[in-house]
Amino acid sequence: MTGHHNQELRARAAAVDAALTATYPAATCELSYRSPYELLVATILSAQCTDVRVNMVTPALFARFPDATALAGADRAELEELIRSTGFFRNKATSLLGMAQVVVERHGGQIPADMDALTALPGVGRKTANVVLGTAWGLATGVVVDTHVSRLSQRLGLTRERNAEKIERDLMALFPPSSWIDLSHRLILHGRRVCQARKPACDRCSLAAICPRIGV
DNA sequence: ATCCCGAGGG
DNA sequence: CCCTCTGGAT
Repeated sequence: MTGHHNQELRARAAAVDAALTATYPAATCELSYRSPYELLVATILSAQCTDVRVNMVTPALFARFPDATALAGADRAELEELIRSTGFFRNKATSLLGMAQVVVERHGGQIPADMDALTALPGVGRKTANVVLGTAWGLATGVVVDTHVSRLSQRLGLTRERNAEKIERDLMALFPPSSWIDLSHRLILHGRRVCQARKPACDRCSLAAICPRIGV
């Protein structure tokens, strides 16, 4: 599978990486957190919710439940009320309680720093695990494929897949591991600021010259 | 009406 | 593969 098409894709990937790096030299996670525990909780809450909204509820949440041990013993109704405005609050409360209980039972109350242990936690999939491993520990285990990364990867012609794990495999094959963490943050930032789902601002997009405008 | 840093279940 | 879960913003 190293034909002409593959070379073209790699060249496209390198151009995307260069343009994003020039546009967002210091892109980083915009969820507020002070520890791996807080980042994991914030990331679980970020499903189908803006990070601005997540950052509105986490100060009170972390004050009330400062670590996994405290969260494991939380009253469900109180927890649901604290996170209600982030949406999917029943599912998220179930995930947070289950996650915290497993962290206490199997990891001594500390958030584990490896992919298998993280994805074994209730409510934690590859996207969330990649965020925590990459942002909290600088471990390049993969590319964070959320709604923005999915959309931009398709529009930029980096993948034709729809499934998040298949998209991640394509991106991992196209970009060097050393670029995965920053690339994730930059794609997400560009998706929020410029390449929005409904009305992409192609007129002020720094990637317009290399974008095939798939789906636009 | 559509989208937001998804995951679990059928 | 599909569906469901949810509130808030646009």
